[in-house]
Amino acid sequence: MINDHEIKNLFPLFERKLLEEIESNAEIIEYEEGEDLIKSGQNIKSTMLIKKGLVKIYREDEDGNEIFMYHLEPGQACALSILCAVQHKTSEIKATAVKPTEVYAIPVHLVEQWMKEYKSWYQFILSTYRSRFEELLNTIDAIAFKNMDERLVMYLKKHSEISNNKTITVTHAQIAAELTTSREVVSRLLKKLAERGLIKVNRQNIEIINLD
Amino acid sequence: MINDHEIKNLFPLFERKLLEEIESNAEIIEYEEGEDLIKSGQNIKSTMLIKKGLVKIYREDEDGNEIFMYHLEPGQACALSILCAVQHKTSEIKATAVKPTEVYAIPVHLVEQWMKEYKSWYQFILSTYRSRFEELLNTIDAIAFKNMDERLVMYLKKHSEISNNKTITVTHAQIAAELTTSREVVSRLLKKLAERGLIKVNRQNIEIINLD
DNA sequence: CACTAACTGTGACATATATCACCATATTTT
DNA sequence: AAAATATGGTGATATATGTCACAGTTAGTG
Repeated sequence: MINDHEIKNLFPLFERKLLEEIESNAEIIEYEEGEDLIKSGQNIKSTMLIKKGLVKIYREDEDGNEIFMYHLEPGQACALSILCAVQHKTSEIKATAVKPTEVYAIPVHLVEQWMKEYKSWYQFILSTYRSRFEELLNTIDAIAFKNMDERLVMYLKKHSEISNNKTITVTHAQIAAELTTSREVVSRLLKKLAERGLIKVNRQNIEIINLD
Repeated sequence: MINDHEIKNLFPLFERKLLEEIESNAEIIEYEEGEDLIKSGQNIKSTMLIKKGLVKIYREDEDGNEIFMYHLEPGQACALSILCAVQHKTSEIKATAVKPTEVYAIPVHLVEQWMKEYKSWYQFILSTYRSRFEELLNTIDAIAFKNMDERLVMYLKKHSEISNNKTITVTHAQIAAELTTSREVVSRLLKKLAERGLIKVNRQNIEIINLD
């Protein structure tokens, strides 16, 4: 087992034995681009480790408004799925695959059990909590203290960085939904950025010239 | 040792041995009403368990704006202080005692060590992360999806509940700072609530009639 | 190729909140 | 008691964002 070493590269800090446990106990689930890993209000019974692809995490309210919180990349775990799974509670969270994605789904009881058995697992879970905590604080900063133009620039930077691409493929309406504003506002702010020569706005995508 | 049993009541789930460890290793620090346990940008070298009193946690930005996030009561721990301490990072967090407060300050290395040695400690730390996570999500909901009038009502309810008192002693300016708005806005919204008979506005305090 | 749906641009207007100016009271200090 | 300070009330106005209406443009489909 563990012949392809893929999992070893994803989680370099895990003990060999833990990697084997994952391989033999985790179910691998595949999601298409645009498919939801977690829907708002759904009961979660396992924790997801991202194997491949890219996932975006949103908070949703009752009226269907959503706000983008952060990305999950290969080698990361969904803190919310741990949180919800362990507490057996639903949470108003949405996780959407933005690329074709594969995850290791770990049953809750193993998440708990491994905490005691594997030091590297417990460190991984804690560091997951820590980093997601930081992301949430950044989200709060943005919506509490920043104007929409600043938040838009942050959005563009972040998405360019994470997809490793100067060109972001997204519609104005999508950006608006994720920043909880309206399409018109996004279009106008994008236009202003374009007028200042910082970006180039095309149909379905935005090219970043210089946002530093 | 552990003769007064105070600590046992605060942390009923901790093993006897862990309680003894806390008693012999934790420094007890007292704070006056209004004093800061953590100032923004400060380096944190220990984790705080609340022994007595009441603490409010704020997020601050560079310009001195602050937003209230949540309360800490006796028997709870500051998740941020764990997070920051372990990572040896500063964080733009403010923790202020709103009543005379006493805390157990636990050196970081013990926080880490006890995680391995005491099951109840590790469960406590995890549940601290979980509950603070939920609080942050609620904060995000409020500022992303709610108008100021709704947020004001939430603020009043929460503060009444946590102080177990229908009358909240606070100035309009204070509320404004914690909700990141202006005093005038708070005064006007309070007036509207008073006109609807839901609260009574006095100088320095607000009496809740019925906000359900 | 025509038709439809999705995406984008833009003016006009509505609304919530922020800011300013100033006054009125209440409380504390001298 | 007088003065200084903290707190609260209110109108006028500014600004950012939200909403509506509608038109133009592109991509995909039959």
